[in-house]
Amino acid sequence: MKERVRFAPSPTGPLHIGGLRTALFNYLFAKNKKGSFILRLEDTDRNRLVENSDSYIEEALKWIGVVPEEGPSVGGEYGPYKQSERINLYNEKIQILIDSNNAYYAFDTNEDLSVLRKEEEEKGLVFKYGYSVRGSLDNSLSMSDKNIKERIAKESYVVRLKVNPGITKSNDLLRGEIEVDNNILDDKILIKADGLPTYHFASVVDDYLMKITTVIRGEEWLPSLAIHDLIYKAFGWNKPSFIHLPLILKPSGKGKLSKRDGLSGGFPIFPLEWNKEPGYKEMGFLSGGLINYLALLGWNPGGSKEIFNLKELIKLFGISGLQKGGAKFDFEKAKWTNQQHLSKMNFNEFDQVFGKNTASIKSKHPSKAEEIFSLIRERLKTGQDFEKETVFLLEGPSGYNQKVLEKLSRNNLSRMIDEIESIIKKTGVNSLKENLMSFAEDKKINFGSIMQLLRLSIVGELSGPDIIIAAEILGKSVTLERVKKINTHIKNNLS
RNA sequence: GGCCCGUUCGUCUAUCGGUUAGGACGUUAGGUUUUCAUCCUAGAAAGAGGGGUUCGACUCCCCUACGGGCUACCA
Repeated sequence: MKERVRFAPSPTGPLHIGGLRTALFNYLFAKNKKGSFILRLEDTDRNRLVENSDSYIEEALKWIGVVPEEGPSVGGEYGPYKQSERINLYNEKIQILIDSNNAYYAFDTNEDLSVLRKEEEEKGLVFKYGYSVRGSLDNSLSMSDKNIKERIAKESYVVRLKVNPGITKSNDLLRGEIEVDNNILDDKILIKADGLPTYHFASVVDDYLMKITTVIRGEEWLPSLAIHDLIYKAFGWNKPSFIHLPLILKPSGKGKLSKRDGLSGGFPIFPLEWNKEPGYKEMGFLSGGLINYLALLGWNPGGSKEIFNLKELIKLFGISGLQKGGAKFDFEKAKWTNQQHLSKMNFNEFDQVFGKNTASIKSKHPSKAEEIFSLIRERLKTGQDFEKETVFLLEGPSGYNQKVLEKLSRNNLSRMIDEIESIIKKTGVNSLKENLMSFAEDKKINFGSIMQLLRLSIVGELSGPDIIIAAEILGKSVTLERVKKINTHIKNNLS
């Protein structure tokens, strides 16, 4: 049978990297088995809807190359793919459950229930709307049909699942059989007072109607698996298989990764920009780098290879490589993974993705962009680093690292810089290294110090790419200008 | 509190009863390099604890501890 899996986010905000990974795993699983990957928007909570988050989700998936065959914007045989457009389906299905006495109307108000909750809480217990108490509550279980009709006509009500005593055995492909005593379950609300279904009901109905074969979702759903099983059972439907993925945890501290962790942790939490907050894309990540890192968080193919593209991931993916325990997010490793992908690109490829970052260099050094790229390519962890690494090719240093200057001043700094200046004046920047070397030898000066001084004059700092090549790129006049400038600085400040 | 799931270096992980417990990120030292980075070499670094089962346990079982999740008319 052809595998059909779905990713079913709710559009209550931008997708974060946890959700992105769930989508990715669904996709890898489906494609590995030549199956279908479906996107479904679970927008049944009208209060939490966030504008544009539905399109954000689709954009983000598109960026990482995880594109659904069926979904809200592509359509498909089993649509609509937005739950808010499927209300009639849920109404139809809930009636089946009510008629078969597997679900019932409940008229208890929020106020009634919160009083009961408080009472239980004071006794150190937790209130549960379940089979042991429902007989004494305000619901249709003990009402006449006529009475029910009258009340649902003029009152607001919810529909609850009727959970009976017993043990529910569920199965998770990763964790095996999970047993739950029904007495800890409550009669979950299936249809809310606003007429819309809850997650539990809508997802079961949709997974069934959309012929989903394997449900792959986050571990936070594991506790409600029994409820979902009970709903399938009430309908007499065949269940799909279930896989509950381990959660992505905060890098430091405790708990699952949440949308707020990005700001405090200094790393992006969203794939794409949201409300001016840059995402991975804007930070200079390749989508291939991101998904490579994310794929290896909670899954691995064995072996020591760690760098894969999407195609390779699809080929290798399987549930036997899935991890059960949660995994802490590690931004350092994410950057390293990205760097590995970046290092495989040539300038044209890089430029196509990071044209924004290369723009200033291209306009200032139009014929040398490629050379500049090869000069700094291995230093790039993100696309943004291109700008950081090349600023000195756009403008001279605004100041000099004082500590380094002081250290260098143990030599005869003034003479050294005079000599560098005159060498460049005489011979330019070609064979600069050789000329400086013979100068160092003649005067018995440490060659390293000379190079450091040259670097300082050009960059202002001691870090950066090969300084000889950099000087060649800048050319004689610019290099000389910068050397002169630091010379003045030295004469004025250190006598 | 209750229920469920989990637990190998700081972090991500390999191991599917017999290994000097391997790799990667990070980290430390050395080398290459004019510097930072890259690259190369080396090092430190782990089976939560206690009971079983077994000739033998990181691996299977139980208990404890710890971590995580859920406990809404949110998903």
